[in-house]
Amino acid sequence: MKTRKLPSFSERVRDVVLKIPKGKTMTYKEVARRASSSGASRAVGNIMKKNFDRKIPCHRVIRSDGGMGGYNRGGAESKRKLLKREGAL
DNA sequence: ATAATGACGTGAT
DNA sequence: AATCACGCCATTA
Repeated sequence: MKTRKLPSFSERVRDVVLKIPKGKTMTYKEVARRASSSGASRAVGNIMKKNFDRKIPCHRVIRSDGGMGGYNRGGAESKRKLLKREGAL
């Protein structure tokens, strides 16, 4: 049989974020939940921090309190603008 | 295996 | 409303 490697947390997170539709946003908490690791909101942030893949709309992921969190690609400011531009705000 | 890290969350000041 | 301290979790050194 083929020993298949299970998707790691980061893989699942990337996948989830990748599916966030334009004009919408998801909290770190929600993403963690959808990534089958409820409560790992913090870890999610850590992954995003290291993720430099432009294919992944990591700017659609925001904090539960409405904050922007961070953005390794222009800072929270740019992130907010981006969301606004997409009509998510 | 253990400790440190950090784009978080919540409840208490 | 703004800050703080503590808890949580996967990753990385």
